[in-house]
Amino acid sequence: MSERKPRADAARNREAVLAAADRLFASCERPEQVTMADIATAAGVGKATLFRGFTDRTGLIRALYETRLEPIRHAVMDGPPPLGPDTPAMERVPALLDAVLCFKLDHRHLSLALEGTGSDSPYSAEHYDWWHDTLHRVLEQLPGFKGADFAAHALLAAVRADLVDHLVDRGMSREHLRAELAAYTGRILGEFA
Amino acid sequence: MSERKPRADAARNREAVLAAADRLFASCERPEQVTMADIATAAGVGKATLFRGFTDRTGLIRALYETRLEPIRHAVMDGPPPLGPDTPAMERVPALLDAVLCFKLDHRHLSLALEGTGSDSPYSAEHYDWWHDTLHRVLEQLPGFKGADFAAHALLAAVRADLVDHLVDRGMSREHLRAELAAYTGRILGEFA
DNA sequence: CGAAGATACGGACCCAGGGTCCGTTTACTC
DNA sequence: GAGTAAACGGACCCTGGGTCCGTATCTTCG
Repeated sequence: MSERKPRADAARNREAVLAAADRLFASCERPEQVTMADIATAAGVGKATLFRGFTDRTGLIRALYETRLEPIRHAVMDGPPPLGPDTPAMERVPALLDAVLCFKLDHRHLSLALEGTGSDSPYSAEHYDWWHDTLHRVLEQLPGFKGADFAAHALLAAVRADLVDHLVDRGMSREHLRAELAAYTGRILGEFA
Repeated sequence: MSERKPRADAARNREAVLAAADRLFASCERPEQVTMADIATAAGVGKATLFRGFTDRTGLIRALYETRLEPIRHAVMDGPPPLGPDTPAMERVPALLDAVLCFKLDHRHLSLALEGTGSDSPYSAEHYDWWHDTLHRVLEQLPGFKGADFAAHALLAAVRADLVDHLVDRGMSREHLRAELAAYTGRILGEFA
């Protein structure tokens, strides 16, 4: 390992910041009203500590997102079916999308914060590439499936945080949304059913 | 009409602002580096004039977007096939999506500016509702097509400005992108072909 | 255990950029 | 051509991301 272990207080503060940010994003109305100063205060820490530890706002949000996403990532990479790698493609595709959808529902404001972070498009985040690669590869396992690359992008676009948020705001329930997504995904896979 | 006609200089300035903004967005690298002050200067106008005429940044971008979109809107509402209302649903759906895609390609930065306008999600703009309603209705014309509402959202998500931008940046050509979108759309309509 | 060096801290500070205020100018009306 | 309403413009304000630097804290090693 090339990294030396960080100082104890630094590690503690890092956790405090992530926890505070999580709390604030979870309980706010719109993510952009959570300010960096707010997070610092809530974490009982100076502003500079945020920037020292996470570079900038985007970095903090991504770090937070990443920690929340980790369990799912793990489940996808080496968990059991229907998310894990041993799942047949026809079942894994809808399972992956459903997992993304549920994640966005469970972390609505955080996801909105991440994807709506102004300049930095969602497509420049590593985790997007990961999702896309994963889905892409699964689609390609379907023999004769053409355009898997674009299809993966398009399917992920269907579960973007702001769209999900919009639909929820319009009164669509979690289960209804999941059913609609499943039906839509089914259409894409249709001819292979 | 309840509106009185505006003063001549006001009308002239309005046009100058729209023209300047269009020019700046078209020639910039990223839309957020076009500042309101820049637009004012380029239009030979004071900043307050921008805000007086368009309320805020979002308002200006929307107004500009709207004027550029108008021809297409017209073509969709009462033009000839394949965009116009007399087109059979099976052909109109891909035509509509292709039109959206081409528009975003032709007005890349403007579209990015509109959809990435931070707080105001793309889903709160009137023109989105219009596109969605239109597509929704066409999909519903396909007998037995379920989930037209969600499908319309999902299909439109596949041509969001930042995704299109991302794919173009990755080297995908206009024609390739159009072909992929057509194939993807075909999948959605698949069982009705 | 205590001092030296490295590391982290925090809040005052900076600055860009969106949005506003108000004294002045300009276009219509009679 | 005078009077009025509408529009103008740029100085100004303020929020919020990001930085600076003197101070406090951890760690290490004698």
